[in-house]
Amino acid sequence: MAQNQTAPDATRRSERSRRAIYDAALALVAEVGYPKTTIEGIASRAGVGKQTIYRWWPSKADVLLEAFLDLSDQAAEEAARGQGGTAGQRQYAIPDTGDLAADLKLVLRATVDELRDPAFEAPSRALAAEGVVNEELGRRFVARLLEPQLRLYVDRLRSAQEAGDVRPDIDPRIALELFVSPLAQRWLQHTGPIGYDYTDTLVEYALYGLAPR
Amino acid sequence: MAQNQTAPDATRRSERSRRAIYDAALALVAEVGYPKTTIEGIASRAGVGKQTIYRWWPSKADVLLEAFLDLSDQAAEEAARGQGGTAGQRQYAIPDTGDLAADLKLVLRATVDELRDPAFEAPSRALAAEGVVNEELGRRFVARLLEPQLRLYVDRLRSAQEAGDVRPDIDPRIALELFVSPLAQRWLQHTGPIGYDYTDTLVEYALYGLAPR
Amino acid sequence: MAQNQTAPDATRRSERSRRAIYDAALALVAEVGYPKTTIEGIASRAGVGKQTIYRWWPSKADVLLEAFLDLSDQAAEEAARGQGGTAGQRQYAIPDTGDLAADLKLVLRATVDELRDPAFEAPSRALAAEGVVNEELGRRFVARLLEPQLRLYVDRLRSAQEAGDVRPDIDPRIALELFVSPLAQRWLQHTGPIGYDYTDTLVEYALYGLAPR
Amino acid sequence: MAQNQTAPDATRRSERSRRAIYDAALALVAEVGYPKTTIEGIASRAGVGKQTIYRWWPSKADVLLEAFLDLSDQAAEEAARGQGGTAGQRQYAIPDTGDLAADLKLVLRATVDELRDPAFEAPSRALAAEGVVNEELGRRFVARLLEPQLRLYVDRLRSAQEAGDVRPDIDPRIALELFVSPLAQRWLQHTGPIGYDYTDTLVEYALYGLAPR
DNA sequence: AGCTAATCGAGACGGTACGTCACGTCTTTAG
DNA sequence: CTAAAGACGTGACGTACCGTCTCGATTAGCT
Repeated sequence: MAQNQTAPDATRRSERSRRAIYDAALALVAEVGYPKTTIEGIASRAGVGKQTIYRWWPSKADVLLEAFLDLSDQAAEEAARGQGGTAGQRQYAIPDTGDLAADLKLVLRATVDELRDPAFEAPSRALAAEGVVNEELGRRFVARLLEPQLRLYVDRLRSAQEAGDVRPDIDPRIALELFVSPLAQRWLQHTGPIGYDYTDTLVEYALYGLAPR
Repeated sequence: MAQNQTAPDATRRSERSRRAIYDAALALVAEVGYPKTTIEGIASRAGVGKQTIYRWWPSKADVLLEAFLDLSDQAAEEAARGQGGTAGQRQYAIPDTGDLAADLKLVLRATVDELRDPAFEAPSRALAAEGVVNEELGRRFVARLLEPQLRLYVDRLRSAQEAGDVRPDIDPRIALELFVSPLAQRWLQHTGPIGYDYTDTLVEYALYGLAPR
Repeated sequence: MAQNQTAPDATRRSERSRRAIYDAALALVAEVGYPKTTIEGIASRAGVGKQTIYRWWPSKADVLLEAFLDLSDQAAEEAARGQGGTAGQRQYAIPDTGDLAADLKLVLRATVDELRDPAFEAPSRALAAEGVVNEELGRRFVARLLEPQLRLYVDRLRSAQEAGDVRPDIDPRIALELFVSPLAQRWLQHTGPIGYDYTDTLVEYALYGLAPR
Repeated sequence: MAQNQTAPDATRRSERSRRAIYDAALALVAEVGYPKTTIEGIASRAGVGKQTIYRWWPSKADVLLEAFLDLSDQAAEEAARGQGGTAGQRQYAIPDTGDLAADLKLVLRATVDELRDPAFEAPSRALAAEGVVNEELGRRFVARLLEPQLRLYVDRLRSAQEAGDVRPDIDPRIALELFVSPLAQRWLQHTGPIGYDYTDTLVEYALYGLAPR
């Protein structure tokens, strides 16, 4: 995918270096933060020449994005193995017990846990920040990481519409933002504390509205 | 106010330089983007020594934050002069016509316009991005710029509660996020298009809920 | 003497500051060396504003030159008081016992001692070095410090000529260099060790020549 | 050879850059003087990154010392080629015609010419001045440039001793200073004019002594 | 199985910006 | 009017990384 002018031969690429670069990049971002993570630092930590990085990635952000995607895939695969799910698919589905509110609260609580996992925090914040300012990378970040997750909410909401638990004229892609975006913003911008009661409240407000019924 | 180790004498500070630095910082961020905006660039554009910047601000982000706050204050003052309002207060209130939905839609449409104003876009994106990764600066950004605006929604929602248009058990600080955060996230993360119909929809969904009434 | 464009009024000059500046300059040169001695450092150590230095001296080298002259004058005055000599005259004469070789050896041994005095070493090296590269200052250094001393040798040699101990066709100003310059060069350029036996040897060689008699 | 803390690989060193740096350094010292010659100036004039200088030399003085040594080597090699002498040896010998006085006068006259050559004057003054104040560099300057030349005088004087033209108890290393150091001091410290008659006089005085024979 | 061409680790290179230091000028307040 | 204090524009310092480049030494795919 990412290829520079003289198209290196991907078949001869060193898998060992790629892994070492991912590990070094994630470790450095976690340890010293994104801005102090440098290509030279990644290279020396990975025991790799700088050119090996420049050959395969156009920028620091791209290295980190791929490293993070790789990490997510691994995590998903492990989770899948634990659940007996099919490997290769990042995520499966939001549970559908028939109780929409309960199902959403459950998933959002899991999201809260993930957002607090320090292994994910540093790189995902770094990528999110880069995406705010670098639209091209931002879109890739969203397409590869965010949207796949949001699609699960769309699916669950559609199923709820079929079950008559959500108004049929509602656009699920917008609807999900009522409870997902507030959490996202509090996390991204430190505009407020994040907790289970908070996400539970969001689900309540979103489902039943602010106006008296 | 902002004083570093050896406390420069703020009374001797050059107002001329401060203004020139603000102008240069905002112009450069708009022209070449935040990462390519350098302290040296700001200094040379402002016709100022680098040390004059380092004397008064600890980092590029802080320069830009103050420059942006200053810009906002100026804009507010102008708006106030136009309206005959009191200077010094950034904003006054969300209109209260009695029709909560209409009032919120109006304000959100104005926010959409502001988010699209190129003079505001570059610096506010840059600051938001920096705030994602730099919690300390993020909190200042939120406290000085975001919260004052959100407080207006709290006020309007409380008034709506008194009028019986919003359930009394609702927490307004959380409620406002149902329509504000989705817009913020779409803008920040490029997760979707921004438009009047979108914000109108958000208000509808938030007020009347996703579940059938 | 040294006056800049708008001729400050020397009658109102602060004697206290002048002394403090001399002391600070000499102390700093001795402690950190000439290149790391800065005008700002002298000013702050002397408890004096920078402008007070710039008002009265054109450069760091000039400050040091005057400071050093002042120091020499003081030392000379003390020595004179000790000897019952007349104050105000920097030096008096080389002894004239009738034995030219002995007299010269004695004075050169005293010079060796002076060259090794750490209080004189740092500033005089600094001034000499500056003078090598800065002809104008070099000439002043020579005129004010070196030549007065050399004149004493001229006098003693002339007296020796009258006594028939030195050939009458010899130019004393050049003759003195035969024993003074080797010592000077060894000290300045570290081209060899300096000691009593060395200067004694120089006197012998110079008086009686290298060729067999 | 010269290696700092993290020892750059000298085999990968760019010869082109080294030469360009020497040329730029010598040119700048000649044009604007040593104190106004800056590392940045040398780098930009040589079309070289600053780091390339800092990688190989610890200071401005060291750059200039090597540049000057290189220049001397080149000059010597050219002279050798012209004379059919052996390359690699900077100088060969003081002529030995049997007339010591004449031989010394000849060489000293050549030295006078060299001291007046503007191409040599600026850098050698700068290095000498630096050496006065920086003992470590001074010693290197002397060892690499001065001593090799002085050794030639030692050789010639020893040969004169064998021929009976110089007293056998004379130390040649000290003897040579009688005529070399006065010239050096006049040049270094501007203590007097330099000319052929002056050096001729020095040789006469030194050989036959100041005292009547 | 050996050849050969690409990738690899390494790091020197020309650059740009960093944050600091000192320069010499200028302005302010106190005596 | 001088002095202490120190902010200012300027410019060099020495360092850190950038992205490009060149150098043997593997190393993997083709003959």
